[in-house]
Amino acid sequence: MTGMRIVFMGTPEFACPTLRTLIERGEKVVAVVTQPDRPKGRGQQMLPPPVKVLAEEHGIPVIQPLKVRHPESIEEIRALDPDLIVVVAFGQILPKALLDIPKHGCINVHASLLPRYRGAAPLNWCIINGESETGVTTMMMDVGLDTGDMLLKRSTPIDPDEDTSSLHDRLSQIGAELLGETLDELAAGRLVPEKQDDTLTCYASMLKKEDGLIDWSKDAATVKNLVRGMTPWPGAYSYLDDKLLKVYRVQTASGSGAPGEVLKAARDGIEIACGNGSVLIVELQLEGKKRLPAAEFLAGCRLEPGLVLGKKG
RNA sequence: CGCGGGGUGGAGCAGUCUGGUAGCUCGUCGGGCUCAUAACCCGAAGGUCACAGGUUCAAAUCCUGUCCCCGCAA
Repeated sequence: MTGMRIVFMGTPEFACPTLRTLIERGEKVVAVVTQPDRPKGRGQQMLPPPVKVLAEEHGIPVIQPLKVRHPESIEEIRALDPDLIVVVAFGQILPKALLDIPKHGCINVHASLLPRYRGAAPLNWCIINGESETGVTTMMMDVGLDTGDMLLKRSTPIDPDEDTSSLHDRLSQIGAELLGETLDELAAGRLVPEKQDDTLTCYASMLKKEDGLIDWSKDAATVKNLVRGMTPWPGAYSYLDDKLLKVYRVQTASGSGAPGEVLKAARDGIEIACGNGSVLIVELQLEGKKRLPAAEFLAGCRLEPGLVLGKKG
């Protein structure tokens, strides 16, 4: 424990392990800033962000500014007199006026090996691009988007078969541990900020729904990476007749045919031809139905070889 | 009242519009074939068709109400 007054800013599940670490270390978390409750799910019920729930469980005051850049929000945070602000997947850009408040600055936990994959969706894009390794970086925030000086870094291999779900869990855990180390180093005065090499950077933009549309003319490995990177959210998809068909898990195979053509529909999977090679769908979901293994899917929905996926109308 | 789909033997579905012996692909169990098998053949078990009320000679099916589930959506 460092004894510093810390304000934590974060929103989704990804940020929770880090907040939990701060709490378990006995840090003085004087407030948690998170996004406002938003209507979510079926019925559009207002639901609190995971970070808010965790904070309240520990009796930490929660602030939910609509726009953190508004002067009144900034003043509210200034009034807390923080020594340090820790930011993990908060979801809003912090203005300079806010970054300047804490004497030790703002430390961000980012889910990539900077300077690669700056931006909103590094996990997804790493997998989509077929990277074999990624990691977490802590950095001193500046006004740019993930451009601050790097502090500590830890890498982890990406299994060729894993999807975003397991990587998310792993990185959020690593992030929590790495922040702990970063605080220790900070307290010991051993941190050596390192500039990012801007020539090596690339951006991981926020995922759009359309990013998940499968282009069957791409090669099998590319299709597989897209499926892994888009799972479980927002999902890779194609079309069966006019219905949305989500694809959750595939293996590459070596069949050939017209892109999108069903080559085989058996209990071990539905084989679809790609531009180069083929892909065996082992888990999928038709619009309005639930996610099913291929065998169960086929029990209730006949799929004849020769049918072509991805054609609307 | 955000939009939509659905509750039918263990799983996934059809049947509902046009009421009239409950069906399909699997799974399970028994038997057969086979060097062998998740393959093939024969046979069997297993369902108050979510619940309640109503209409009818007759309701999975039509009407009303209730409960539950799921997808989209973030």
